Amino acid sequence: MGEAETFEALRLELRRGSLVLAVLARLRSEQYGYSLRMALAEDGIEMEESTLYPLLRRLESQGLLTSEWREEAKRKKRFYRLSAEGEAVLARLHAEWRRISASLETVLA
Amino acid sequence: MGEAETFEALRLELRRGSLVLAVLARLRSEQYGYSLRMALAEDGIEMEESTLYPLLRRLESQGLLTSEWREEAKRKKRFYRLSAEGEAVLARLHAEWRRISASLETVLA
DNA sequence: TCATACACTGTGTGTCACACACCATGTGAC
DNA sequence: GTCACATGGTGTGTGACACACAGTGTATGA
Repeated sequence: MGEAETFEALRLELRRGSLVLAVLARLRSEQYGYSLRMALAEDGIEMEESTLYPLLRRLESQGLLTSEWREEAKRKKRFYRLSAEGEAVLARLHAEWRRISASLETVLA
Repeated sequence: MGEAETFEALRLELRRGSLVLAVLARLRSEQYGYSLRMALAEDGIEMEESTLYPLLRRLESQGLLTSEWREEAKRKKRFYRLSAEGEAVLARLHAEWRRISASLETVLA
């Protein structure tokens, strides 16, 4: 594996954990999969649909999200939003992220 | 899985990608496994030996680290430090981390 | 008919944590 | 002096699990 591939693999790894946090945060207001993906991309967090959809289902099965299958603009879409438990977990994850972030700043300094 | 375990799993996931970055950064100056672990713990990044050692070997096999088996204080230790390629990758990862960090700040705001 | 919007699945690969194994050295109890 | 034990130090094997890739499929409007 060359340096480019090595870097790319590590980049993905680094980005990985932040996906959940970003998704949870965005779903404080209701969104459906596609619009969520677009919104996150605009903020600089891009992910494949094949990453996002399984993630949403996983988070829902963990009780952090609730979803509703609804029609809007003549299309059926699955709308997700944060559950109460999801809010609690998001708050804790946010705090944890601040901790990690601060630690990394120290090490990288 | 209760909320506590769910959070713990996500916390680990969030921390995951930062390990490589922290290790690479710390190895800008030479260290052996144990001292590296202690140093990182002091900065708030704790990891098991069974996580650290395989990680070190992996990074070395990717050419990002070099190691040397040396005796110090009557004990044989394996000393690691960043290779030139490692420095390059570290710089790029650092930049990428800043990007992700900024994106998360936006989403979390 | 072709692009875009939208949702989903199956599989492969790779990483981390847990539990464990192994050896060396210093130290205090007896 | 020797035995137990903590501490320092380096590893392995396995299982769980998450992401990315590639692909499937439907609906809509231009």
